[in-house]
Amino acid sequence: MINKLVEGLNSQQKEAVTYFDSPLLILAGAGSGKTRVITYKIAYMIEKFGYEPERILAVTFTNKAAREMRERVEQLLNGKAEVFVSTFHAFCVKLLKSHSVRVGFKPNFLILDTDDKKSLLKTILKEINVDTEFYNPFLIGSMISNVKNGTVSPESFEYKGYDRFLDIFEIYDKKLKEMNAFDFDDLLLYGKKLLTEHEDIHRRYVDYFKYVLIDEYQDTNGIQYEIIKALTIEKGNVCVVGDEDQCIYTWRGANISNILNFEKDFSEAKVVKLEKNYRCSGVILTAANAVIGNNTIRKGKKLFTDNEDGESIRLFEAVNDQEEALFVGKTIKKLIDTDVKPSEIAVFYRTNSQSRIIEDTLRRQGVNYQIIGGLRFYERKEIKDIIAYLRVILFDEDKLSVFRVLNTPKRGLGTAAEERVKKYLDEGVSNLEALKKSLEESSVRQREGLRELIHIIEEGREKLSHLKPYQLVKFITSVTRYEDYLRKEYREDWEARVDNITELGNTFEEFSDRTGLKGEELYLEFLNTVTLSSDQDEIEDDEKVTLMTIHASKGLEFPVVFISGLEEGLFPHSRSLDSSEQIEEERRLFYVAITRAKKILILSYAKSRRFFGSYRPSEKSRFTEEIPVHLLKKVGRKQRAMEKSGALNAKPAFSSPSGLKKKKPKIVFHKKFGKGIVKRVEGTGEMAKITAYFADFGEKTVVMKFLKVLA
DNA sequence: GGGGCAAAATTTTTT
DNA sequence: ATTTTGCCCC
Repeated sequence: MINKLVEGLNSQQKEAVTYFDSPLLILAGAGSGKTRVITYKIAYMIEKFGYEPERILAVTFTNKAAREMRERVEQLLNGKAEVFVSTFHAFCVKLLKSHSVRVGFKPNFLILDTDDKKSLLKTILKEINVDTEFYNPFLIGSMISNVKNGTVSPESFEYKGYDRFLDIFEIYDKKLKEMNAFDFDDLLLYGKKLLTEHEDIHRRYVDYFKYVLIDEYQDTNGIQYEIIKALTIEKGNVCVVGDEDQCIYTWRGANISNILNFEKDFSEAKVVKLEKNYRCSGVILTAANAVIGNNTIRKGKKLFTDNEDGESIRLFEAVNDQEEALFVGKTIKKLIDTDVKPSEIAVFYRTNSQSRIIEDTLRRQGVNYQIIGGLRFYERKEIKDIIAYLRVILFDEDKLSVFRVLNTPKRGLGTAAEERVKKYLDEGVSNLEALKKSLEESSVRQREGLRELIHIIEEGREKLSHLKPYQLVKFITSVTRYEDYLRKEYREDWEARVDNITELGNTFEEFSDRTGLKGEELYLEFLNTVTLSSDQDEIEDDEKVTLMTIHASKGLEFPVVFISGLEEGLFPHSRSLDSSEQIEEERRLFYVAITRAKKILILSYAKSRRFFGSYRPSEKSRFTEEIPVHLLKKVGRKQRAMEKSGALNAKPAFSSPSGLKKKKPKIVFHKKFGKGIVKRVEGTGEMAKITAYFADFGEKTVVMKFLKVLA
């Protein structure tokens, strides 16, 4: 079976799939059939060599890519194949689950996200009493990250005047340890430690894995490289796949030199180049080649294609960001009229903040869209609150969540109570003990609040083992009267927030069904999965135009791609203007954006854009000049388009939410309730409240974003 | 301790 | 422009 499939590949692809004599580096250009090669290679090993799927490790960049890869291999093999596919972070979590004790952590550890990290640093900075203007928590956070990534030495910051940096770093790590918690970098760092400093563990995994594949190799950092090396250098059973021109995460520690080091460290490494592009039209590919040709930090390769030249690349100059958004919206509508499916269209931008205006316009024009990234579901306040409750119930050492939860909703535990709890926690006791100890010195009112919290934790802990996830969520919201709190604090959109919590319950239920886990193990897994979930993981495959940052577009492809905001200072971004290395990274980013497009590429920029409430003039990006002029077609501005559309006037009083047309019965679909007929619509956009009748559940009011519009 | 108001920050990309 | 934070007074 697989033999026959391999016959259909071009000679480079074929070689990449069937070569196993030494370590293999595949330099895969954009759209060169990389995913195909990797999945075939896995299938090939299973079928030809009889490797057990679970003993093949494939590392991908996102959880979604991992899931897809597993599915595609199973498709190829016509059956279940439990290939060990995961991200570096998830892989390290697995390692640490079994061996965390060896690096001084208990197995039921907690993972801190960027937000947790920031608030922890905030407390530390306050404690040691430094100027938080200079010692900005976010900045310190990224400094710590850089040190842990191995990008810089901790001492290097002292030269820059951060003479307390080492102290802060030390305290930070100490506190993490006390909480039995890892931050993102720690996962990799300690994962690496297990494999490099503990020979028995190292041996075990080296023996276990028959073969290791690494996707998106150009975006691995030093620590990840060490992990790869530890797992495979001995047997040379490794294949890494990457493209130096698509390295867009150096700011996160990604290191292009990993590509160079590979040939050095892995002796007799074989290099296969995939330079034939199957994705883009001739015009798009020529433009991409021309653009990336301006970079100097690259090995150099030139993609070619048999595809037709196709349409010229369109370039639109807008007066301002509003007109740009309007152009994008109108063009999308026209495309949809000519039978392009919404799901075939993507709009990219450099920064998340640009999404808003495009979103508004699409909504007003009734285009169905989805936004990837931005304020993610798990970053919403109400979700973080409930998660924090789950965390204090589960982790008695989670000192961050206990403060989040202490007085939310308000229960009379203000600064004074907080200080008291903090005092006890500093003595090294658990959350619950600290709360109990605080009881004594507290006022009547505070005591009441403390008792409530203690009750929630103790009761919750008891219920863990036998309650279903949504029941536990329900327990938390009802005992805290969380809905009342939302109603009071968020008068405008409290219902949407309540729905978000319901949705959390649903997601949790699904997770529970899918994994079959129970009790503490279930909660542990769920919370860690939530922390490691990425933007791309939420991409749905339905009939919606996709809006996202270029970073989030990595690895994807669309027939039609818009790249908006091509302005100096925005793209390339103003923070990248001071060095040529940074400009080159921006250019790679542009290259990634261009090469996502299969058929139609539409670029736009605005002569004036709003920043912080006021307009600022802008110039078109240098990158537009790097596209050969004969490939470009300037598309004219519609005369007085602004007036006609009414974009300059106030918003219309009522505009239907995305995708809902005004007449005809509208049928919607909900994950849990199934199909429903819309009765009422309140508000606009993804937060619009839709009341619909569902056959098995009766009338329900749901927020737009949880619904699919079927007709 | 909490409500109300003024000041300040926000916007680079993310596992 | 909008959202978050910080301060003051009850």
